[in-house]
Amino acid sequence: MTAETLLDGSALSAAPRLLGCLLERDLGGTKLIGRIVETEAYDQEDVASHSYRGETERTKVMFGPPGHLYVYFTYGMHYCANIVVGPRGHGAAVLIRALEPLEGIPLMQAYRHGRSVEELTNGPAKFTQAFNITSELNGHNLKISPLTLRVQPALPANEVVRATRIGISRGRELPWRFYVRGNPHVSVK
DNA sequence: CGGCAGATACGCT
DNA sequence: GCGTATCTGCCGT
Repeated sequence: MTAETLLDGSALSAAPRLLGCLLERDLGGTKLIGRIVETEAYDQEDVASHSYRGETERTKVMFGPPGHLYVYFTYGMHYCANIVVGPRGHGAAVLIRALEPLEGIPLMQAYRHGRSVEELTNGPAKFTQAFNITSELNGHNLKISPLTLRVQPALPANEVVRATRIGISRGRELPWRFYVRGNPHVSVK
């Protein structure tokens, strides 16, 4: 499946499909690679989504073309990264909640103040810290350096767990979180 | 390991 | 003002 086919669809269809795909970060000669193991879908028609109340200065990237990165700052200190999906004008994205580190682990540990491999990328703000992703990359096109998405074959259905989303108040009953069964880098099992 | 408080800036009401 | 798509350290079991 091409990235276009995957990202042109809804957040709910793209979120499980992004499991197993690779994120590659280029940092001055060093390459970081992680495998996506946990995602959440956010749609314009969803009270938990930043796009629910329409397009604003903060959320405009969500309403832009698919395949770009939506980065937001929260709790006064954390960045979270999403992959924008769906057509222009529709505010939808998939939150990347956790990765499995594959390459460049020493540099990830440097950005994460020496934490263990298990604690490097098992959370949305942990992964952005390990990959040095900040608001500078808000709106970035994921087809190009320094951050690219590499689509991989879909995982077998029995490896994908569907669950409720984390950290929200409204909309928490919707099972719009997906993660890789048994993977140690998932934030909440 | 589970629960809880604190950190700390910003968008939105 | 208030709540936040979170993380960490510290406490007790």
